[in-house]
Amino acid sequence: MKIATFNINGIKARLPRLLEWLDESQADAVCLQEIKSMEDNFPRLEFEDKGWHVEVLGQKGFNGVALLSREPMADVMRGLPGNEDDPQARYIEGTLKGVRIASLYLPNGNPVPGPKYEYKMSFMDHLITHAASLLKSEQPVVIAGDYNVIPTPEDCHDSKTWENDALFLPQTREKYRTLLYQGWTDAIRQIHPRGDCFTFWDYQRGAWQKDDGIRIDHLLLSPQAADMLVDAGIDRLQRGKEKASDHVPVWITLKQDDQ
DNA sequence: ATGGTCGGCTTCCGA
Repeated sequence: MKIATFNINGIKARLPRLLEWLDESQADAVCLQEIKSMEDNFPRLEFEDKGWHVEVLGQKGFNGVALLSREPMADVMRGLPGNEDDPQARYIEGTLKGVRIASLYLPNGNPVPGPKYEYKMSFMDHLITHAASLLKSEQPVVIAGDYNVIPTPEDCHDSKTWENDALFLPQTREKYRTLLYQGWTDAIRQIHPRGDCFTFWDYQRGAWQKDDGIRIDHLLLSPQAADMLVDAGIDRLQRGKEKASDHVPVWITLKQDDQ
């Protein structure tokens, strides 16, 4: 089974590019972030016509997450459990073939200090609490998405640039490590322990041309999912295309009994 | 040292 995550930065602007990539990717499930659309305005038919099942948690103009899958998702939950009153659409979770799959759009948190960073820290606390309960289920779980966390200095082109940024502050990385230390496996680093694995390049300052990127899109695997991990990769060529998102797709393949 | 670029029910705000 192939599972991908892709921050598309606007479903309307990205539709042709996304449909093209979905055809190539052969994924079974795709976690989308920053659809920037209400559920009613999500172009559901464009996906259903190609055989995708669609689950959306939308918001007007900002944020918004979705799950696409070749088979219907079971037990879909919208919003981060324990934080359902959050008006920002940042989390959706469902089950496909025995694997619990979440699409996460963690808050950016800039500028620091300020209410946006406090919101990020609080959101991470809620995520840590929910992640602990997911681990207790002892099922294969994949929490995939834009974490807005640069985990280590090796995950950016130049850490000096990021030292005062909400994505790289010590407190941010400490909370992310709290999550990891519960027992989650970072799929990309499991398969590619060293080297640049960037997933985002800013639209500004010629970041793509200079390969001035960061790794902020992650797939965290529960131990039961990590046992199934076969491969992981980053479709970085997507960043060089016309009308590209500033993020690229990140994917894993999991070995299942019937494969 | 500054400004640069995208997307969105746009003339600012968020990233």
